Amino acid sequence: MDLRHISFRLLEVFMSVVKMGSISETARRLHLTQPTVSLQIKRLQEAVGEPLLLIQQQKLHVTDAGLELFKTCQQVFGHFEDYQDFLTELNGGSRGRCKIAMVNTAQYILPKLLGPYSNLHPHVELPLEIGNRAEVLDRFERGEDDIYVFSHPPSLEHAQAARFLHNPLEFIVPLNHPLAHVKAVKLTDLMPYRFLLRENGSATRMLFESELQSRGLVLSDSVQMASNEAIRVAVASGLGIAVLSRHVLATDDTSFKVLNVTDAHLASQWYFVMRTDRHISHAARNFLKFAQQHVEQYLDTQWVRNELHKLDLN
Amino acid sequence: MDLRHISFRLLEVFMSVVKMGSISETARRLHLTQPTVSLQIKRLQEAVGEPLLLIQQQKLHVTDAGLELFKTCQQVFGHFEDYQDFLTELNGGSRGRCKIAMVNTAQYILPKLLGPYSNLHPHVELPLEIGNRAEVLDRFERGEDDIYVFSHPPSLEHAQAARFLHNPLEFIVPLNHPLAHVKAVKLTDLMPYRFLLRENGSATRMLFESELQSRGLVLSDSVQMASNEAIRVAVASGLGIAVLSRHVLATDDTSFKVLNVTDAHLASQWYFVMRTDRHISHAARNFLKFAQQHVEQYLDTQWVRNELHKLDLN
DNA sequence: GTTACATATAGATAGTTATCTATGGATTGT
DNA sequence: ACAATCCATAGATAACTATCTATATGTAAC
Repeated sequence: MDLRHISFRLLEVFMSVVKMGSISETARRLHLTQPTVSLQIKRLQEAVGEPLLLIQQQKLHVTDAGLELFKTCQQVFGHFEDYQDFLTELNGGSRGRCKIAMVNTAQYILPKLLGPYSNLHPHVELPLEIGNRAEVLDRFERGEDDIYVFSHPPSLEHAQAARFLHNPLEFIVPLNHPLAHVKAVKLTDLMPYRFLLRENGSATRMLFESELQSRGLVLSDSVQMASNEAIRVAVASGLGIAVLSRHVLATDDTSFKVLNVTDAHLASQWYFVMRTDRHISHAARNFLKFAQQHVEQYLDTQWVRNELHKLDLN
Repeated sequence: MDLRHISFRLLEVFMSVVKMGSISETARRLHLTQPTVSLQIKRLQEAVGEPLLLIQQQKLHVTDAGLELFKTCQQVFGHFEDYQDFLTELNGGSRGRCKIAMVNTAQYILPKLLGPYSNLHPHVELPLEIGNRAEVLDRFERGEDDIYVFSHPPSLEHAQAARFLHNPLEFIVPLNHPLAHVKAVKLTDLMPYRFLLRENGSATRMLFESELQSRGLVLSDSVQMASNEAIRVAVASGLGIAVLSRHVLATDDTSFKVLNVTDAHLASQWYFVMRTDRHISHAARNFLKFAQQHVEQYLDTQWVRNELHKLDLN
């Protein structure tokens, strides 16, 4: 491998190609022409002395050497980003960036931590990615962000995770629902009604369905909806009933009724997850330290499960 | 900081200057002239947008920004050294992947080579694909694997092949079969009986049928079965007779009888095949070199036909 | 078989970089 | 003050790089 013939630009282009999985697509994104990108890759391969990408059936396939180089690049650019942060800090003001990817439901609680943190460090950029579990998992696999928020952490082979919040699920029904004024109901009582559910793979739905299955219950009718808001509004307007994270429900929202289901106490946990094989920005570590010290202060103490000390933040 | 105007060479020179504490000294060490080094440093400082070195009283003083950059460089070069190590292992064939696709029958003999090889190189991944001839041929056409094992190699326009093992076929009958205790039989004697055959396109069946056709013989009855095991078991339980690769038969298996057919010595050869128009992993080349040197050692010498030297493995 | 899309190759050009030689201006020690 | 060092600047050049346009080639899909 001849480093002298490798420029950062070359690596940047290479990384983009790996991420996009396409030379043409990369060309478009970087405002280059396709031959330019092809040539860059070719040159990089020559400099490395090893094939990095194979083209088969019009699909790019990243070789082992290519994948390893990609990881190396992530680390290297990470270090330069840190250095950049150092420089801006040197010029006054703590800065940096902390990229967080979270699953949909987390967007209701994470801001309670992000807000105070952002006030404390106004120059830290906090780009947030919000997606369903599959999307976030995908980003996690590629190591695109500094921190991930999951309720069911993925394989921890190259990552560490720590719990910080209990996530109880509640059953809600329209105000005029037959069960709305029943003091105590059982899970089976709910089965005859139409359930509004998130898409398959959402953590809430997974949890609910595994509970049903383990108890041999089957829903008589269910409708899939794309977001928690949609479900909340739909329940309020009488379209059906639903199970939602308590954190999604404003405590003073009276447009629906929360049931007291005595024989089902569903709950998951929120985890902060960070990769151990990727460079984590200084700002991100800093945010996690902040979280470790202040979760009790900014989140409802009743639900806090602060295990963030488990994370190695150095 | 503008990474695009920073090259690894620039950083290398910078690191040397910091280590030496002198521009002139660095110039001498790197076989450059002093102005060259001065200029490099100047350029780097411009790209970083921050002074890195101060000259005071004829002494170089490294600024904070400079020191931090130095640390960053150490990390970055460290990552590339790691990557270099990875590449070295990859090239030495002691790491990497060797994808092999083989036809069904080969699964009885190839492991005898793969086992010892895998012990020798535990970091090499060995994903195996086992399928019938059509499936393996399909993979071959698409170039999905590094090595293919065939008994009748396909068109060699974009591939090279070399024999390594003789594959004799045997006729087997149930223990209670009329022919079971006949000392010597002829092929025509077998025609009245029901034959259990692999699916159309299997190498064994192809070989057998072409032999029949060339001698104008026709089977009176045949049944198609999906696997060699199924056929073996079916023969043992008296369902019919069959022709199978000797390598499929355990020598100590007494649940059937092997016939002595005096006028038919059917045999095919096992070939390693590799495409010439596709990148073949170092690990794969390495495996073939290993095979070339050790087939006699790990396979029954009686059947070895080692022509692997024909392969161009560089 | 035609169209659409992806990648590869060739040839051209403007711009950048690495490097040199020659020279000038500091600082230090004698 | 002078020599010895050290670093900075200027000017020159060959080599290399990034990028383009135009075109060819190879799959996939209709």
